[in-house]
Amino acid sequence: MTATGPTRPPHSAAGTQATPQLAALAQDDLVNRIAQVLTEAIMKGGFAPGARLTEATIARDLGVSRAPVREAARLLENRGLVVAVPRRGFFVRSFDAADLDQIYDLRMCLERHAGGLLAGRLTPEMDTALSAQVQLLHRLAEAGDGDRQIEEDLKFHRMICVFAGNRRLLKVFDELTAETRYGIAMIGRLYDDPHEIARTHEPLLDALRSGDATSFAEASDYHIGTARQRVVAMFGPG
Amino acid sequence: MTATGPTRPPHSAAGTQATPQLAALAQDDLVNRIAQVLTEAIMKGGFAPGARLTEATIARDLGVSRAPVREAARLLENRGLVVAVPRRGFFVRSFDAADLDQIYDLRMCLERHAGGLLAGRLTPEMDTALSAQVQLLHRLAEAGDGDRQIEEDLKFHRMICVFAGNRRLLKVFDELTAETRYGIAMIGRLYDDPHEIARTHEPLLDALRSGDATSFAEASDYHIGTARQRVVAMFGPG
DNA sequence: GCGTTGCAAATTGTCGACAATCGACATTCG
DNA sequence: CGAATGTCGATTGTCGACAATTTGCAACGC
Repeated sequence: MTATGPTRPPHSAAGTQATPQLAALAQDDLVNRIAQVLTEAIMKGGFAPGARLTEATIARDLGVSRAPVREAARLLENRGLVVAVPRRGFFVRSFDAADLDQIYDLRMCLERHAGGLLAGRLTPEMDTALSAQVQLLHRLAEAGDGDRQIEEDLKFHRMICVFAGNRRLLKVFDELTAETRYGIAMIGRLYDDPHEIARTHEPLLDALRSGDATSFAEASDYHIGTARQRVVAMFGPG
Repeated sequence: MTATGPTRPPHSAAGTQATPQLAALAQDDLVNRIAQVLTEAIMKGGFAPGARLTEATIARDLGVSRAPVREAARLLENRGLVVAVPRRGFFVRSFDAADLDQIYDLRMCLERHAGGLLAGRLTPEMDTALSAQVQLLHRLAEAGDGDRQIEEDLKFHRMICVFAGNRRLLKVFDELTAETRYGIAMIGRLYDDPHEIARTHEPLLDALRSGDATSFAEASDYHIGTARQRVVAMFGPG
């Protein structure tokens, strides 16, 4: 095994993607674009859960070769959208209620911890950012933009993880988010009062401001627990 | 986009690999073998942290083409052993003390949660298995097999996650374990009394038996917190 | 002397083709 | 008639080659 000498190591090691900085161009690699297309196709139901993703077919449809398609599929596998079966190919992941239940269970665990890390460390900047995000949720409720609200909702929770400062935790959170998003897409829509959704984020922010880890834990568990029950319940009927 | 009709979907969706059952043969794919080789090489220091993994070189050394090497590298990326930089290649991950600290922080969070899920649900079979594992740690301490003890130690903690029943949590735990293992390998050895190590697992088991989630949380946090401090401390100088 | 520019080697990204394997259908045997 | 077996088509696994990009070095100008 040839041990290549240490060539200028890339920045640290974290999971966060390189700061785009000036790279507004540097358009996504082919692989990323393919992954994007496939993701959207799956989300919009172009591929039914359990459907097989045939490399050659996709490659032909997109006008590329199989190699990048393969890599894109691997990417989706890591994001939990598809499952790879050795010698058989890639299949769109199918969730059952238990899967979603466990995902939410884990989210509960992670966010409680993130809140604990953040307790008593909330800077004015963080406070402002979180507060603005809640306001945004209210505005989106007013505007009736449900899809966007879901995204910004997830973003609020993500901000807590970011501010908590544990990059590894953030990475896991992001993975879970992708799955959550897909799970929700499978259900269709969570017919909830958007104003209610926006409102339920306020206790979380209040708890963070109080600096008491325990009260945040309670608020968070309740908040996520509610969503969990709703999602799992809706999943039963389909 | 051609929507391939649902071809008999593979089993559920879980992360757990198929039960080997009779598949003692069905030798690992080439990709897996390459990943194995690379992993060992990295662990044993054949590649320094930050070193570049040149696809062509590795492929030539192993007598295979670049394609499977690429896939193997992606695998290692997902396991956190290497970082992929677009257009630049794969680099052996380099940890800093903060990385390890965050990894242990997350482990603490996960295991506390796993213990909570398990509280009051510990079956006699689980009890027996965990107990046997602790005994094994004692025997390995006696035998002085440090490497093996580290493995079985991790396995004890993994068992708790398995018994907790959240497969998604288990998957994250496994990912973290891989990183932990690598981090420890980088340090070299944790010069600790192996008997002491074995002993510190008993309070965890006791807490599980008591069925009290809180007391397990305390015991677990202490247990992992100690390891965390030690590892992080050793990482500074080493 | 220092920073900039241009070239050349090395390396990754992508491609098309071949070989190995899997699933399904038709065939044969009990 | 049912079960096991052989064969065929489809699909993945692997390969070697070419194109695009990056890196390191050298020549050049300020």
